[in-house]
Amino acid sequence: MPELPEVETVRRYLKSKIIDKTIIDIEIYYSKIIKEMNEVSFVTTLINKKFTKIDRTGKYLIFKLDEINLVVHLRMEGKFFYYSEKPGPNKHTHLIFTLADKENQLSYLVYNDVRKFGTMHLVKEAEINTFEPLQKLGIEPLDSQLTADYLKQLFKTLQKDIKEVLLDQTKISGLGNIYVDEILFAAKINPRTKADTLTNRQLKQLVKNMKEIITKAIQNQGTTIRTFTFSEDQKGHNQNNLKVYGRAGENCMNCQTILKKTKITGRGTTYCPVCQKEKNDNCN
DNA sequence: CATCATACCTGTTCGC
DNA sequence: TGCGAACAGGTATGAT
Repeated sequence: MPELPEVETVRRYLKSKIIDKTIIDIEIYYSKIIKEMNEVSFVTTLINKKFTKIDRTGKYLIFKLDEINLVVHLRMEGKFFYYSEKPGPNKHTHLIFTLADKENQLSYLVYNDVRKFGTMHLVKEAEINTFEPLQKLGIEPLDSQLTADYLKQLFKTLQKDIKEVLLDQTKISGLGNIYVDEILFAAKINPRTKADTLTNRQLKQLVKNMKEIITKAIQNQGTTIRTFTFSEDQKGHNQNNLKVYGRAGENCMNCQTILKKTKITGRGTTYCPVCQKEKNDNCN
């Protein structure tokens, strides 16, 4: 489900709720979420640890506790809910953390995940900088070092569709299917354009639109198309800004042409065949 | 190596 | 209305 803006929204929300609270109990209902570790050591490692900070890298949430990091990827449907009263678990509830604050007031951090794709890793503080899933991530879209020149270098040898390249987390981290379609539409770049053929003008436009769209989506607390919530009943409202994603068959907001949908490396891809026409496009 | 298909899961929507 | 197929904000893995 979530891309960078949604994960960042979750991070900011949870930060306001769980920092300085201590885990005093963990109930696990579906343990396959937890990687490289059995549930007993997961629980014993985390019990009596206090949340000190929450970071985000790409689409990963990194909960910092005393000398240990809980690294979480929400994948398609993972969600955290925070409650001050203990909720009854439903069929999609996989973990419940019971938290205590300084006054010993209890609260609950619940992990729900309909499709069970989400992952959790425990990583020691000393090893967090070499933890492979994080280490191999590419630059963040909002990093000031991400410029047209940077992309020029990055794309130089990539004879692949720009859509595929932008979705590759080892190149740029945090973009997903919604925002890639939106960014390519804004930059008027056909999703099948080979990355290494983009012109300087297109690269400049791409960088500008990427930063604008991601910044705005964070301000809007993410995009709720189907099921994204950053806690129970807390939805984003960036869906009102989408121009192509989910609008196949409707009119392009620029030129009124019917938006087309195709598939690129297995992912549904919506675009305007006129605004995003490939240069020298002789075929299909 | 690079690339592709398949796996991981469940729920919803679409087409006949 | 029913029923299977296709699809869904993602990524790791094994086969080719």
